[in-house]
Amino acid sequence: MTVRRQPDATRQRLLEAAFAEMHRYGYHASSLDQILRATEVTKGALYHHFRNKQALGLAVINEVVRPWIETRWRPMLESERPLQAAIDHVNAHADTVDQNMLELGCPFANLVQELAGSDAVFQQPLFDIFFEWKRGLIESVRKSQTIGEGRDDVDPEDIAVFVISAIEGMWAIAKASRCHEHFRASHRGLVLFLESLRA
Amino acid sequence: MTVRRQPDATRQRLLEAAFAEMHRYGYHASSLDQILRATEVTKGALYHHFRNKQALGLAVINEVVRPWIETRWRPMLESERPLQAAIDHVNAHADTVDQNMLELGCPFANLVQELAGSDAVFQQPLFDIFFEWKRGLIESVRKSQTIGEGRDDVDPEDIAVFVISAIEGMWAIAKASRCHEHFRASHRGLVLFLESLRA
DNA sequence: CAACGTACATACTGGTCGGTATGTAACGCA
DNA sequence: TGCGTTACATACCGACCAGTATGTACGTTG
Repeated sequence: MTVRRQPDATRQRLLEAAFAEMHRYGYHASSLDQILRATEVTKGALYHHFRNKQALGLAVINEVVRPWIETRWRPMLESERPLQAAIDHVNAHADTVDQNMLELGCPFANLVQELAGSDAVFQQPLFDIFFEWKRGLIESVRKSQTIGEGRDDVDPEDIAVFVISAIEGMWAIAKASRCHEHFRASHRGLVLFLESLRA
Repeated sequence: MTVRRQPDATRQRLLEAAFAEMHRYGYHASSLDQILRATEVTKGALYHHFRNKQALGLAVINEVVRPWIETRWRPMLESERPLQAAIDHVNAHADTVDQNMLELGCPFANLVQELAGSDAVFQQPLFDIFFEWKRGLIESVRKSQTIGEGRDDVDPEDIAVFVISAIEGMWAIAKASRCHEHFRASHRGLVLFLESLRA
């Protein structure tokens, strides 16, 4: 029995399995035993890497969910014409999401719904993710206004917050209807809104 | 001990307590024992009125959540000028929601996030609520187009689905940030969108 | 090669969960 | 006034939960 010990890999496997479990069932309904079964890791190993279930949940939020969200708005901010980039991105986005993802919903939105209202420990990291996202969008809107791409009679913060609302809502509606067409319909609605922001 | 038996009142108390519990903690995290403690009803009484936890959850969805949602879109449909009614309603809406409600989030959205993806039994009733809502909004948009109030170069279904998305998203964002100002900001964004629909 | 900390593994605990079996008192109806 | 059904009440169950106590083997370091 020369089984290698790979602490980093073990931790990563736990993180990914925990993310999958939390994405599907939510935080509270996720079972550590089930995660251990899925990863073929033992309870001793899990509690070696994470102090408790809460710590595991926090690690999932900070190390998996946060980067996942950031990759979605970062490209827009870095574009030369943010508004056009946003429209293009939204136009393309609906088709990059598969049925499975659609039924599970947005990982961030799921966790917010479940945890932001009740569990104090999770509020801050979830709020941080939202706040970074908002900041990225505000900057994007400002930039598009500065270069004369977007109309400047609107408040960038209102736009940013509303766009995030719409995106999170799109996920929710897709989940409720389990139907890609509704997902696409709301994407078209969002594009309609973004078009109305052109200068 | 001449304790009266009031089956309807008991059932109603259980329903309302279950709704409150599910609104705050979600379905899975709701504890029947906690509901019994809150209502001072015994387990025998609960299981007399409801076959199991699932049946209680379904009753909450159909008899509490569904009417709650319907009261929100019904007035719009019945208005003479639906688009203007919608704008007025959204303008006023943000201030009619108190801090507590804001932190708990939209009961419908919460349940969708938790149950629509995983639990087959809850999918249909939740979808029905969404579908009725959508139908109400589509009719409203069509009406506003017919009377020349709204532009008619947009698809009523796209608008309806997007508006629902935006509303559900607004709740989610308010919950994430626990901040009324974000709630109001996204309301202003939604009004901006609705204004762009004027003929 | 010895020793020590890291990285696991196993077995178990107390508590809570939804659900059930069984009993009983209030009520409508004869 | 008796009888059956409705509306509860109480006690208990097995399953599962997060968490812990304890043990052990790997692997780096001196």
